[in-house]
Amino acid sequence: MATLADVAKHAGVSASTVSYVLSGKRSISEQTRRRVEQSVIELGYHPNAGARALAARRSHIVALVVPLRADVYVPIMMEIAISVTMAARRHGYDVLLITNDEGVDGVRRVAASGLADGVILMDVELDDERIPALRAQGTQAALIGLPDNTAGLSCVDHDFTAAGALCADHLADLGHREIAFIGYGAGVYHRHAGYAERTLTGFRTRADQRGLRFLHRSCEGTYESTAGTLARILADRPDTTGFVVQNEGAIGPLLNLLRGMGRTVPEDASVVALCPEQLAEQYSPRLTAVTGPTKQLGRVAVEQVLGRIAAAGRGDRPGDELVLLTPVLTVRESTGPAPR
Amino acid sequence: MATLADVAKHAGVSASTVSYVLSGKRSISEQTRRRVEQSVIELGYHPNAGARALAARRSHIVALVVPLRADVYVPIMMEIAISVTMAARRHGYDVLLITNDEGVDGVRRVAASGLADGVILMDVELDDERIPALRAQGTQAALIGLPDNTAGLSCVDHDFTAAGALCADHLADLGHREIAFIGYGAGVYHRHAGYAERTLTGFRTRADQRGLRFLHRSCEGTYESTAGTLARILADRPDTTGFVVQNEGAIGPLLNLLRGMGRTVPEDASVVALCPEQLAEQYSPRLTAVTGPTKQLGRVAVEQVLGRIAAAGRGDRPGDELVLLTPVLTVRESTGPAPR
DNA sequence: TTGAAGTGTCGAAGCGCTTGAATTGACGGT
DNA sequence: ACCGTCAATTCAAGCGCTTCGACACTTCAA
Repeated sequence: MATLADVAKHAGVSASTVSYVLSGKRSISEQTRRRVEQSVIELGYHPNAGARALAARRSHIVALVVPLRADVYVPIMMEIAISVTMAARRHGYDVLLITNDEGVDGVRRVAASGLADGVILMDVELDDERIPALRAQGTQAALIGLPDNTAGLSCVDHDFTAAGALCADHLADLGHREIAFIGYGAGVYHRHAGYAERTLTGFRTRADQRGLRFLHRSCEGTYESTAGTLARILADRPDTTGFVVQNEGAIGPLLNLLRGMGRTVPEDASVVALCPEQLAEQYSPRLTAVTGPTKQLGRVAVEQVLGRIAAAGRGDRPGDELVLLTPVLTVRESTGPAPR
Repeated sequence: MATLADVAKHAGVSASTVSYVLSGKRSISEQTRRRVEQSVIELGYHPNAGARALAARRSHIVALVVPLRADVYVPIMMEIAISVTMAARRHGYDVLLITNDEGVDGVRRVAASGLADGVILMDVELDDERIPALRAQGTQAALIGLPDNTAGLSCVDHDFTAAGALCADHLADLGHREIAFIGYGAGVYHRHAGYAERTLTGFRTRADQRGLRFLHRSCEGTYESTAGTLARILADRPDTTGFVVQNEGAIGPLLNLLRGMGRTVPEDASVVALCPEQLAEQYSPRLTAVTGPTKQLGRVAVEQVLGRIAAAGRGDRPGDELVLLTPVLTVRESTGPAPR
């Protein structure tokens, strides 16, 4: 395996010159640069990652901590993981996968050993136990999700409040007046996953502004649970014509149940889902849905950590940053004008 | 950040002694070991990954190459990725995520730079272009999936042939005589993904042995495509009572369509799916399904690469290894005795 | 009593790269 | 002719760890 020294010899220059050609940190004459680049190619040289990390005190790796919980829609996690990886590559970084069963120690280990220059945390909870650890260690990080205290942190998340509001607006625009909001099961709210509450708040606020009557019911996402929830909703508010479904698991059952009781979507009832496009397209009828730009989540998180790493490298104190990505409502076949 | 030297000073021993305590590569007196371990804890010492990799010529990282294709069921990929990561950790290894858009170069890069000691390839195709690259570079690898030529390679995959046979046996046991096999769209077969063919072969062989009449029809997995496929099946073989569904995308549509035409599952028709448990549980009725042990796929792959890395480290030539994991058929609610 | 064979520890030489300081010319201004 | 300036290059000192060989000391068989 060729080393820097081999390249230097081959090109007839010193090792440091080769290093500078590769890093671009000092000016190099056109001639020398070309000779060196030629040698690099001829020898098939790849800088040794360990040596580079040791000398430069920078591994060019960020760690991505993925949750193991089953209640998150898995394809989305994968999409984030992939967008993180691709974004990182564009900046010359690689991504180390850390599962959350290592817990706080995983982050500590990877940061303290210099294996990773920074960390991206997915599925951050409101009072996430990993955050104090980050602060204590001075580890550079970007969080996907919003904790309650974001001071000194870089965070990115979907704007769930806006998502909730979009649902309310859409149904109001179509003339619906009685809406049911089918939320998550108690577990999700207990876990302090802020997104559930923020969506609800956004919806509630806008619904009030638009003069909608609505009902919020939590739902576990199973068939049975959805059946129960729907029954209670229709018992309490028989005139409900609009449904907002936050829990992806409840979508299929809800559609089946409505069909089963003879209510046609969208003629008799409109359904708006809060879910990835992929899912929305999968049902019949295809669902009008509010979707956040998942790939950007990964991209922004990468830019945030790398920004912080660069700042810390310059000796600056990295500032906070809070990015909320605007969701989009796509009208498909599951919503229509309210029946009279 | 504490270094080896700091620990040595703190414990009153030489740096090499600390190193040997940590690696266990030479015998150390009980007393010294304890003093060193104490110092490690007190100083919060974490060995520097770069330095270790440089000196030992081993990064303790394996790269996992994940496909970007959308036609693979994503949660399974995630499950594999996670089981790989956890298995690797158990052996003191970390996992680097590589997306397949880097193609062959990604593998080359991480191996040549010493970033990773080995590579795990997911979604291997029959004549995968990455395999010659591995051979040329002498990169240690484990493949998840079966290429056509496995000489000198370590591979692990589900035993799809057995999976197909299980389906045939189950339906035959229940007395079904006319079976339809709903396969993948042409794209999957063209891509030379061996699993599609192996499953079909396993089914076909066993079906013949058991005296079943069957029909194989490919299907894209969309609602429309499934409707067309089903219509053709019932036109050709109106007495079909058993369905084997290989394409996960066709499951939901098939169930809906059967319901729509008044055929009750499992009274009028039995459906066996080839899919993850998670998916099988999600439908109503819950599906009798053949499922491979996904987590083991990751675990075995890790053991294979690490085994090869260790062998190469000892100077041995790592041998081939081919592991096929036995799938399991779980009876749920979608299959029953054939109607007379 | 002596040598051979362990045990436990240390010293020092790297591993392949980065980077601050030093060096060498070339050029332009005075 | 001289000096300061600047661009291009080289030197050399690490970065923090592993590991080979050496060394001192025990132990035990001959």
